[in-house]
Amino acid sequence: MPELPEVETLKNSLESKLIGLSIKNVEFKRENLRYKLFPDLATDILNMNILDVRRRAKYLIIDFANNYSLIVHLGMSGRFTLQPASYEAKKHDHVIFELSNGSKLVFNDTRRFGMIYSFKTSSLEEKFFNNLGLEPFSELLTLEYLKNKLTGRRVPIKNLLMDNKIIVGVGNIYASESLHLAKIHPDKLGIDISSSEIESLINSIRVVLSKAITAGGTTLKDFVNGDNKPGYFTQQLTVYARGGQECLNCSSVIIKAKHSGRATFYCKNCQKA
DNA sequence: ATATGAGCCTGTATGC
DNA sequence: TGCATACAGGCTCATA
Repeated sequence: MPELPEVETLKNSLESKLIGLSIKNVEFKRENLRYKLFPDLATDILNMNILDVRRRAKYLIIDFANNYSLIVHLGMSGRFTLQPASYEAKKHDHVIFELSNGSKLVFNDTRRFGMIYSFKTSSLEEKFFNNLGLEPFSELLTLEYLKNKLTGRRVPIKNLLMDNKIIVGVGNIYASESLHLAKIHPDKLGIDISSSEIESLINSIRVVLSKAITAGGTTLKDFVNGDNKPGYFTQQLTVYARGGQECLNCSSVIIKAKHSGRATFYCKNCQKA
């Protein structure tokens, strides 16, 4: 489900409500998600003040006063929501945190591609972030950087956009949306992308992601923020999930294609190969 | 090194 | 109705 705007939205919805609280109890409903090392998690972070809630790539991170952090990835179908004290566990609730104010923080993930774990804050970098590319809003994301990454790559730009070793946070929805805004055909190979197209692409990624964050993310099916609210960028999608409909720019028919098994949407009139 | 494909899971929608 | 297939916001690993 969640790409950068959804995780950012989740962060925004949780931070003011979590900072200053602590976790009184952890209930595990299942031992194995993508990483099956839960038991330590409880002892690491119990009764420690929450200092910060932040995002890196598509990871949500909660920092505790003892220099441990909870790191959460929502995979495709994950939800991480605040619930009242009276909340009763539902299907696919995997971990339930009881907070110091009585409310509950619930990790639910139908497909179980997500993960949740705790580590020393200082070890997150080498454990999870070492091989990640740049944040889309980083000043380091420049024409030179991206040009260097695309040089010699005989891979469709759509796949390269989704490559976390180059840029993080852009998933299947926002890859199609960014390419449409930049007027670049998704099949165009990295090696064939011009400098002006790269500049346009960087700008488009930032515009699309910013608007999506403002709208609270995109909800196709599963996504809700920490307050159980869906995202409204769905109504602003220009190509994604609009196969067969008219392009909002030029009225051509939106094409649905496939890259590495993932659906891609584009306008073959606006986006020249 | 780079490129492709399978696999991890469950739920839902579609077609026969 | 039943059953089989395809597909869904991600990521990692094994194979060419």
